[in-house]
Amino acid sequence: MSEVRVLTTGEAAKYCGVNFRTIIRWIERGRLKAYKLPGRGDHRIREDDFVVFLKENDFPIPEEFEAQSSRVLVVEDSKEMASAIARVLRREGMDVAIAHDGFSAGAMMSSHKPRMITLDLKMPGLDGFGVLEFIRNNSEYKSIKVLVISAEPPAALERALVEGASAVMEKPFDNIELVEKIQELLSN
Amino acid sequence: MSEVRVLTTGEAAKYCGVNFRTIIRWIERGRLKAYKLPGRGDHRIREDDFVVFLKENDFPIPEEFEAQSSRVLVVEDSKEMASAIARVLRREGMDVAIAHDGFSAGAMMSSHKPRMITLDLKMPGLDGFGVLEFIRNNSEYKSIKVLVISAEPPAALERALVEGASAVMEKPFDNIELVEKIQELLSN
DNA sequence: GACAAAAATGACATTAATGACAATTTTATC
DNA sequence: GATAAAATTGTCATTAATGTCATTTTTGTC
Repeated sequence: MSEVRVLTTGEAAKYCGVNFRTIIRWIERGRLKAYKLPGRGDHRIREDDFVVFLKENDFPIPEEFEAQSSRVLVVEDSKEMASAIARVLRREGMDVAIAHDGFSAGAMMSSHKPRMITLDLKMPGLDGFGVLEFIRNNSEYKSIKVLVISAEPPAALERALVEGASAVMEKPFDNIELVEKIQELLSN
Repeated sequence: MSEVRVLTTGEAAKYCGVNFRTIIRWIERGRLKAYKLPGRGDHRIREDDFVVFLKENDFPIPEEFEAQSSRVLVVEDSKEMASAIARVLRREGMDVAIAHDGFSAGAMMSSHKPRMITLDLKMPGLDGFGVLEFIRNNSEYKSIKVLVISAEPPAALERALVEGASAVMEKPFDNIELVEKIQELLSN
């Protein structure tokens, strides 16, 4: 399921610091690409098109649009495991950052701006489900893919999927499997 | 979604006590950062950029922008304690956010952009000393004041001071004492 | 299905840009 | 210190974009 992020006129207006009426006029004049819903004719702006528009007009790009598709954040308590995952991902050309605790993981969400994170469900002092909840309820982050990697029993992995994980993987895992999952998640 | 507050030239002119024509000239000369709308070429000035400009030129900072510099993040496991602290701080006119776990605390460091944080040293799964280390080693955050609030023995508080806390306070604490410490930390 | 939140709409009021020029302030020179 | 030159800022009228308002309808959410 490829989810395309779109904006309403109201949202675009906030980002641009103008009235939504103005956004509509820009759309009508063809300066900003958008499409219409059949009902009332609501406008929807694809995130891609919006960013293009922002760049064309030298607008500041909001942080949440800056995420690069190759950026990954590895949230993992064990240094060995983290390095192992990072090695595989880097070999695939990804820009990898590692967080060994909840606080730095949270801080890196904005400093590294990952498009995807791999999440160890059970880190000492970090509730993986809490992280999932936080990400899914935060509009700035909710489009981030989350790959849960865990040694927990299957039931926990099931629950992770229900609570917002994009994919899950059991530990120990196969490197090839890891690469496949990553590729799949980032391709849509 | 990040709410981007922006000013028009007219608004900026009022704050600076000059004609809007002058604001435009400052923008044209590159003294004041701004971007242009595609329509009439209206200028929009991001609030952040405007405050930077005001500070650079020793303009008095209007109150509504001061709020920006009185943001506090309360990192505290117990909801009751967090609410109590937040209540006191809000009464002092601060803009308070609360984080109950390490991950959201880290995430809020960038979304709330606090000038100060109050930190519970011993939260389940959050190593307060680790947080101090992270903040002090991160150029983006190192100017943030950290008030450690803890029920730990004095030795731990001493250590917190050594490791970068701006001030410490024992639990239970006195509201008046809290206000005093906060005022002191924010005044320099 | 019901309710709240948000978008479209048209008419109208505000406000910003612009260029030219006047007034004021700063800087340089003697 | 006085004076001229240069730079900055304010004023004005015009044009066009943007904001506002109240209302209607759709969409999102539970």
